Order: sequence, then structure tokens, then C-alpha cells
Amino acid sequence: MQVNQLHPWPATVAEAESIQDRLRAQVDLTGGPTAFALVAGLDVHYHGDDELTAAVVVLDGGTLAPVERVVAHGRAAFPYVPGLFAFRELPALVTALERLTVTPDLLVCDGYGLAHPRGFGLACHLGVLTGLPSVGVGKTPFVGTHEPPGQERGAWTPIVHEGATVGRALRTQRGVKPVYVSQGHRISLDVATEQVLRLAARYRLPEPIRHADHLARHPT
DNA sequence: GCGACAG
DNA sequence: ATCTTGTCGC
Repeated sequence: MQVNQLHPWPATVAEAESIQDRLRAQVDLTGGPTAFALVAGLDVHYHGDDELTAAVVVLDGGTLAPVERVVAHGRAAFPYVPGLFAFRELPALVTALERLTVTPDLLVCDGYGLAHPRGFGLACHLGVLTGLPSVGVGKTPFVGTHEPPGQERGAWTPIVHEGATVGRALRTQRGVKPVYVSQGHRISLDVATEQVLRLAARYRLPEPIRHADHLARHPT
């Protein structure tokens, strides 16, 4: 698939932050499709110093059967700074997406979207670059506060940051730690939550991310 | 001001 | 993210 060119690469924290502030204006949070024929999971595995492998696995949105798998090897493109995490993985993830022969209808990203210090996490960034609907799924809390959701599958509570709801803590399986869902691009919070719950059919994390995680760790 | 902080 | 054993539960 085609992905828009990454803007001049930031050399400093201030430059990276200003790119986020500029691209944030392009995020569409008003909604979009509510059904997705092809769903992609994205993840990155780190080895050694700055080496990494990005993996994308596209699943049939109905059966959740894998349709295509691609990887891209590279190096971390930025130091790790909370809030600028996306700049580490973006080049390798974009390379992997460009190697897909099919175009997904939804990107399920490992990390946050709107629930971010400047409202522009990895999921938003990938959504804007591709133009595709995207959702962020975090494994640990980041910004904002929330009450613990009920123990049953599907229970959720809002994540509130600076007076606004920016995501949801969602219990995807009974008795597991919640995952943190936030909008990336072209998706409502309701649809994002519904999709993450549906995709996390058997385990805590959504199937697309589990497949991508496995592929990034065991490339073939 | 200080600490904490997605992966 | 990664470095790592044992242990509990399905």
C-alpha cells in the first residue's frame, strides 16, 4: 500500500514536538467506517542497541484468519522519550506497510493515540500518514486517570486527561489487567472500543497485535 | 520544583 | 523494549 512521506525528520525533542502539534490538526475524530473487512496489527521488536524489526499482520476482519504478513528491519530512529515514542518506530513501520500487497481497513497499533500528552500518539500518527482508520491499544497506563473497570469482559471506564475523555480502560477478558484504548484517526471511541473487544476474542490483547508481536519476534 | 512517563 | 525463575491456573 501507499503511505505518505514522513516529514523532515526531527533532530531534537522540540522539532519532534512541533511536528506532532502540526499533524494533530489533520486527525479526524468524528468517526468513519464501523465495519472493517481487513484489520492490520502492528508491532516492533527490539534487539541489541538500536536494532529493531517491525511487523504487520493483516487479518480477515470476520474470521480473524491471517491474510498477509510483512516485516521490515531497521534501527530506532529517535531516542526514547515518553510522548515521542512514535519517532523510534515510524520509519520501520511505514516500510513494512508499504510492503503490503493489500490495503487494510483498520490499523490496530501497539501504543496510544489521542490519550497522549499532545493528543497525538503513534496511532494518530500512523492514521494521518496512511489516511486509514486507526486505534491505539496500550498495555500500561500513560496519561490521564481512570477508575478500575469491572472484572467482567467488556467492562470499561473512561480515561480522563485535562478534563476530557481521551480513551477507555477496557477489560478484554475476565480477571486480566485492562488494556487502554484510544482513538487514532477516523474512528469514534465507541467503535474503537467495540473493535478492540471483538478482536480480543480469546486473550487480553487483540489478535492482530498478538500476530504482529509473534512475527516481529520470530521473523521468517 | 520534583518525579513519573506508551514501547 | 530488554535482562530473567518459578509458579499458579486452565
